[in-house]
Amino acid sequence: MIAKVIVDVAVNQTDRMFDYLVPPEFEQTIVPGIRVNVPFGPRKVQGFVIAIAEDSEYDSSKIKPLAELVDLKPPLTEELLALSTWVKDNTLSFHVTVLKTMLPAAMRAKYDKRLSIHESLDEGEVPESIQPFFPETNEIESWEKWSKDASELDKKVMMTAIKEEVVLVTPLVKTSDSVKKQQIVNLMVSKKDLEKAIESTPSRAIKQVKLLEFFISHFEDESEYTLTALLEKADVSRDTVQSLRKKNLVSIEEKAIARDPYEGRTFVKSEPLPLMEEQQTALDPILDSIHQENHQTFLLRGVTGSGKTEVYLQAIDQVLKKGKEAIVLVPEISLTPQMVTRFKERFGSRVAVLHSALSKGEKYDEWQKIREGKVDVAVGARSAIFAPFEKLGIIIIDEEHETSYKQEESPRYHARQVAIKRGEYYKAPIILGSATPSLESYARAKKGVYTLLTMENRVNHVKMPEVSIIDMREELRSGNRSMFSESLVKGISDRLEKREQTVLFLNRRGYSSFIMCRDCGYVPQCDHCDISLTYHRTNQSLQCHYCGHSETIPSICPECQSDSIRFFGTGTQKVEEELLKVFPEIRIIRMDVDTTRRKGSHEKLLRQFGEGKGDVLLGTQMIAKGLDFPNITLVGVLAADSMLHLPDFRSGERTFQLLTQVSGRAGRHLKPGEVVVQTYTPDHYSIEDVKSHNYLSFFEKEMGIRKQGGYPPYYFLVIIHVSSEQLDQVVSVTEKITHFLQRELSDQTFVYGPVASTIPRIKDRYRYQCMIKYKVEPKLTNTLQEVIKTYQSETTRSSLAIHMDMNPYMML
DNA sequence: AGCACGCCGACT
DNA sequence: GTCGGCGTGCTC
Repeated sequence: MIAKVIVDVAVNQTDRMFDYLVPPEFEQTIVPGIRVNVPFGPRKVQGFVIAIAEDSEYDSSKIKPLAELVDLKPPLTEELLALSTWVKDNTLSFHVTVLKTMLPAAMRAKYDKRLSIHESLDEGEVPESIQPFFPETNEIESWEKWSKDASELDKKVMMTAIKEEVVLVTPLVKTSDSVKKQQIVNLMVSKKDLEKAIESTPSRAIKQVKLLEFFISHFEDESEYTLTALLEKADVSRDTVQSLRKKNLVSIEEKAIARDPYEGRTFVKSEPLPLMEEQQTALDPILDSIHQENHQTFLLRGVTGSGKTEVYLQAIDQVLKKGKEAIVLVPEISLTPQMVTRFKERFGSRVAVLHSALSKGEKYDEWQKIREGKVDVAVGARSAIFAPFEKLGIIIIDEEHETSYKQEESPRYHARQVAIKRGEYYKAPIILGSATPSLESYARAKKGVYTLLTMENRVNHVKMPEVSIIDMREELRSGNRSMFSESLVKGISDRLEKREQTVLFLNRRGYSSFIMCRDCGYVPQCDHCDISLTYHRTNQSLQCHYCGHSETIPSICPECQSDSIRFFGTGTQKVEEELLKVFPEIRIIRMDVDTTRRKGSHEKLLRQFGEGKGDVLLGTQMIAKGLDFPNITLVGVLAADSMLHLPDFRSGERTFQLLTQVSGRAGRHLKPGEVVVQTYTPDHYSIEDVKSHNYLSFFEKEMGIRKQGGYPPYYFLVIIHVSSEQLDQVVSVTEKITHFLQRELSDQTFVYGPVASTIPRIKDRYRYQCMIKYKVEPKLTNTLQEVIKTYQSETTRSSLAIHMDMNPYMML
């Protein structure tokens, strides 16, 4: 029996199946999806069994048997296995990379080596030089650990000993199973035997006697203790228990226990809420699709506050009643306790939550609950799309326009695409929900590829907030040089009086803080990347945003020796200072990367604000979503156009989405909301249409721009990134690739480039790119694969790297 | 990726 | 004369 294995070596040359002989003792257990450890050349690696075959095409004398099974049950289902192939083909990734991203981080293999003194050597024969390395045993269990705090000299000595075969190296593959384990102590003998044991225990072993007496006096109560509990109850030390174990009176075994990240929290069960007519109209076709088991993709466009979540909840409820399962994707940033609570309250312990604030181990446990069928709803960020359910009945993607659904590293998959693929397999509906759908999705809905569902009104007829656009040029002209417009100041003071709350949103992109010489205009740059250094106030340093390089702030300009080198840019700290100047008494809660770095501080700050401990919540992107407090009646956007001028064709779309999202934070309940948007380009449609809450108008205008520029959704894009330490190599390779693509691809396809990337150098690597625009291109995948193959040897031998991004979201 | 095999310069 | 540099090629 032969196992076809994808080995955990993510390079071109090994990105295919390798055949291994299945030893007879594994034949019963082995199935596709199981992980195995296999000999691979001189070392041992982990791999995924993709298929089982009777025999192999490969030279049978060269086929090695696989070493061991890592799993008894496959962590990946047949469906996910098939999906992995589809994802790798559609993202041009290595197969293992995809397989590994389908598993929780805790299940990824770790490689280490064990060192041991060669068995044939007698004690006297061990060279003195290495004796201190092996003080107790003849083994060093982990090379990794040992070499970490060994001196360079020690390492050299060890290497020599390895070479002389005095020390033997055994490669190890560990699945860092971060399963939380509990030591369980079991009594192995009868009461009588315990009494006998006391007699035979030397009287100086007081502790052992004490423990034995404890066991006797509690014999009827329990025969099994967790080690920690036992140590406490019997008041003995770990060693004492070990002594009894050596005498075979007790056994100690490790037992995996599941953590519950929400342990101790109680959730009040919630009942389905009565639906508004619009909600019901949206829900009905979804329910039909669930009952008829016909896969369909719905695009649910519902304005902020229209009650999309309730529609999701009731659709899921129906799915669960049919004995099926549901995946709900939420952007990481809005995976807040508020959101999780709503699902927990409705579905209780049947919900698993996967998000980045959980520890590796906690994520693993949540994942296991899904795999073992203990839950039937998974709520999580992007990677939760790979939740190993086997009876999927629905997939919901909330805020479907969010760019975080596209993974920015290999495999560069988009969760929406994967969702639809899984939906097809399970004949299950997909719901894409958003107040501001991506142009791609809305265009597909208009074409009838997706089914469009619309909710134009807020629940309970709450009015949409009043949005005023403030022209900051006008403010300047009338003599206001501060960063707050007159209306905003008036708005804030008004809220202070009424004891209502304000949210101030500063979009920091394009506004990074930097240092500039006022005399000659010199801006300190990173030595390794072509980018300005960012000013960090906390440790008074200049840091590179891309490579982490850090230097001190110069007191005089290195170019012109002038001393008027100053800090520029607008950060939340600056806004806070300015705001305090206007309102000395105001209580500000600031949320940005600096104040939310510590785990849980994000939630803490939000809770404080919710409890009314602040008048103003000031923050960046992270406050745009999920925030739902009844007392917020004013939202101020300080610089609405800061992202509008980024070199990205989606900048208009992002601006509209973000502004709409932020505006949606105001007046969600009884009190009416007001939004003040400050901008230097008040006439831009991305800003104007926010005022009128008119998605359709924005959509039409933006579509026009896309059509004109030949951008999605009219064309598909591929970006090929080429980087190397040698500039000449990058340029020539990118040029050759561009020409090759121009030659190979059809006439209706456009190939642009080569051009230097927006950041032409990062970490001393030069970066170039070329871009493909196409509508239909059957040869695309093959041609791109050919490019990878052509440069295969060059990428392994030199520093050259080629990355391909299908349907990119980041144009940088 | 690792790791071994294999062919040319500075050292015991 | 050997040790060791890293170029080349393979892993079932």
